[in-house]
Amino acid sequence: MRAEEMLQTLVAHGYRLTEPRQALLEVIACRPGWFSVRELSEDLGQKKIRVGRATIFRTLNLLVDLGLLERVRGANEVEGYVVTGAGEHHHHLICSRCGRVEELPECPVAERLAELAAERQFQVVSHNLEVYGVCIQCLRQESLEQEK
Amino acid sequence: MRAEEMLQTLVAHGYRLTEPRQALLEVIACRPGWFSVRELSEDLGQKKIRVGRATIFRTLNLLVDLGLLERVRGANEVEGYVVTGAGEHHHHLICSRCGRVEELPECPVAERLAELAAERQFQVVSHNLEVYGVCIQCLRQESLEQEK
DNA sequence: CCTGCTGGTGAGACTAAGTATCAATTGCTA
DNA sequence: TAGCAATTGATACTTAGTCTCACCAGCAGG
Ligand SMILES: [Mn+2]
Ligand SMILES: [Mn+2]
Ligand SMILES: [Zn+2]
Ligand SMILES: [Zn+2]
Repeated sequence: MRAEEMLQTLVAHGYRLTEPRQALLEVIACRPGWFSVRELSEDLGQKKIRVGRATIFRTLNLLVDLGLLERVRGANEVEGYVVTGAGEHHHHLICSRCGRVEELPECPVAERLAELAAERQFQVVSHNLEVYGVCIQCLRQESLEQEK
Repeated sequence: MRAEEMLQTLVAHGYRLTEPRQALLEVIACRPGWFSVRELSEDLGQKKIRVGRATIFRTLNLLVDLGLLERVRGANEVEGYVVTGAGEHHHHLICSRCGRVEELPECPVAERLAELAAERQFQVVSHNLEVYGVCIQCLRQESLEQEK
């Protein structure tokens, strides 16, 4: 999703189009997948953009609330974010090598979980699932390097 | 799992039976389910037991390594721990009301996930799943209160 | 039982995420 | 263009977690 579209969503929800928000969205949109707040800050530093800590977190929370971002724990157990496409319930394949994120077309839990929970009379409200591994691009690159 | 048994495991692995470790295990064993480091510290304060911050984290890490504890994110997005029974791959039903934790008898993801990942040529290495909701005890209590 | 070696401890400094406060600023609207 | 509310950023605070290093205490062997 491009920075432009995210800005439009902000406006559509009555939020102001401020300087820091534009800068942040610009940087976020460049990220190929999962990113931590630290990486975001580094990107900002690189581009010599100054945005206050508080504003970074405020904006991230805002974007999460609007469904433009999702909070996702990376492979390394570090907290981070991911640009989301759909607002609906879904899960991610997260590449531990490059951080790329793929969305699963369906929830692989739902069915079996409902049965298991029912057996134990547990009322499920929500769940989160994150899948870690290696994406096809990284796999290919790896095999190329091994051929050398 | 009782404090006694955990101590035995420590000893069996060549770790010393120190004062702080005993105190910590005592307090951990009392917890009915999920707990945060904060809660643990509060419990210690209550019982007027002094254990250094570093030692708390060291011990928690140790217990995680030995498979006696698991790191689990609570319903409120707060990081925490859970006393585990089995060392094998499994998941939890976490009660958002009381923090109690139930272990699922099987992984509700494995099968369907393997198929979905294969389709996209993503090599799955691991996944984590946590389920939040309301346990049977809390449901009962709730309905009792509503009758009043 | 004593003693030494070594594993373990705790104070304290440090990194980092995230929240709260509040005065100063800026986007927008009329 | 003026004014007001939304937004910002400096700053202080909370909590998780790591690291260092001088000191301490379990425990094995004499
Ligand atoms: Mn997504
Ligand atoms: Mn468990
Ligand atoms: Zn990859
Ligand atoms: Zn409960």
